[in-house]
Amino acid sequence: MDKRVVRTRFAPSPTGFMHVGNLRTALYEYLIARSQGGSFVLRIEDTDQERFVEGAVQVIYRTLGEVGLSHDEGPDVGGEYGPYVQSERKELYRPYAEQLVRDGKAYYCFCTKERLESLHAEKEGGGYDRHCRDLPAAEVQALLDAGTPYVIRQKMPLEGCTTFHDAVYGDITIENKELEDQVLLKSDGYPTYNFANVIDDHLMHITHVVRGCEYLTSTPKYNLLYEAFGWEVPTYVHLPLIMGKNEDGSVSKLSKRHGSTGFADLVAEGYLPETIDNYIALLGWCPKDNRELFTLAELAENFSIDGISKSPAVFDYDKLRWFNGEYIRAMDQERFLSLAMPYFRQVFGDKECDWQVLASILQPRVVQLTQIPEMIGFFRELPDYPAEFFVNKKSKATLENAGPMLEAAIAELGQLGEWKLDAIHEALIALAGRLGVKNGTLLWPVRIAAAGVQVTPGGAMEILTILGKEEALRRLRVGLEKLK
RNA sequence: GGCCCGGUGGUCAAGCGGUUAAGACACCGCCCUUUCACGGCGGCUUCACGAGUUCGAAUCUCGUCCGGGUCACCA
Repeated sequence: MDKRVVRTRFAPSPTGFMHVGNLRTALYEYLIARSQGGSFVLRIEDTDQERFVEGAVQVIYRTLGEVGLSHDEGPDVGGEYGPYVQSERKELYRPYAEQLVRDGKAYYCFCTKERLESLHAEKEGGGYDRHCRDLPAAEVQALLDAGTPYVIRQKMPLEGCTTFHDAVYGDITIENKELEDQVLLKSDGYPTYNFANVIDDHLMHITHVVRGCEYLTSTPKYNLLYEAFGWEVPTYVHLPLIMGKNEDGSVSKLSKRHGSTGFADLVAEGYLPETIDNYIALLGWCPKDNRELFTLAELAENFSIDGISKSPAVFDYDKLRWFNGEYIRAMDQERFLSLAMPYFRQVFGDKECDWQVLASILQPRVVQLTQIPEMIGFFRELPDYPAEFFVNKKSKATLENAGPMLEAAIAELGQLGEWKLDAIHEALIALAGRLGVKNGTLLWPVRIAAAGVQVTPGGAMEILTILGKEEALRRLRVGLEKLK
């Protein structure tokens, strides 16, 4: 049993884009730490100077904040094992690489980029040919003295196998001859991702290395590094990939061509952060009781590594939409109103109306906030519609009776003093009773005339309320005209 | 192509040698109803294939097939 305090880390590189796959990795790292009373560390991996993106680190902070993944240590909050930005740790890696060279487990490589490229061109997928692996010491020293640019490469065993254990995939064995003499330290002095990862994870006392399983085949290289330093190997937790469905029906690793795959994109499409948390938690993990609705705190209580699945999962927008609808319906109306208001304004402009009623008809129906303008467009302007809309079999509404119904409604509503939902409701129900028709027979034509579309969020009374007396009556008269 | 991983309905999935193989999304139908949505009820589709082990296999083993990942001075 592992008695160490659990420490996980999220180590994104600042690209300015938070892919849901990365976010899901962050979430699992957070959950593994939280579920075991451990710490969650944020480390920025910016060793690729060519890929530097302005403001990208802010995107990471903002996203983690929005989804509620609070970190215990990181560049912004500090911690015992800083700095937490790799570029600020640059000088720290070289001694480790040089130690490996001294121990005969790594070597200087002076091969030029051009030579490596031609190597690639020649033999398909061959990899580095270990040209500098056994350079005589004197020659190495001479090249070094001459200031020749170099990288430091890890010396892989030429034969045998390396086996490592993964918490979700079990034991995995890979033949050492498959392993390339990977670069540890680049010619610009920066460590490669793989190298910096091992050094930092060790220095930061990370106990669980959680990452997508695209790293599965490179894990032996990590292991060899830990062994070379005599360090304790962390628990590896490789996560099944998130897949996207292609046009032709096939699937592949979720990427931009599959639609919105960035956290920010999803939010812009009207998905709630808690929806995203909940949904991606279930992409590759399942609790014993198969529960589906979880707050972040509940996830932290229930998460366990043995519930992580081995097989890849297809990102399903339909299911995401369902979750979003659940969350929208579950929130209090006040919050819904504040989330919906910007969309209301797109349609209503500066006009006011009974926002409470509008919110009340939308909240049970909206699945994505972005649907709102389209759903309520008819409020802004009465669409032109054919008289046939007044016909509905189930409501017993016909071209013949719709006119009289509208006339009765106009008369009734016209003398209504207070234009409130309750009053309108009461008046129309009473009217239907007096007319001796079922509610639908009266309300169908009223709703059609008020909205000008056949399908509406909410019913006739709500729509009339929102329109306001003057506009409501005007629309009913327009409807009446169509029936003459 | 080499190596690695995976394969339960259209999708997410439970299952861990004996189950009528759960549940959710989607889809279809019915009910509720003031249209739609919500809700309720019902339906549709699944253990990739072939051997083997076993009294008994979705569960264990092997092979085949299919899918994916990976083979950078990127992370």
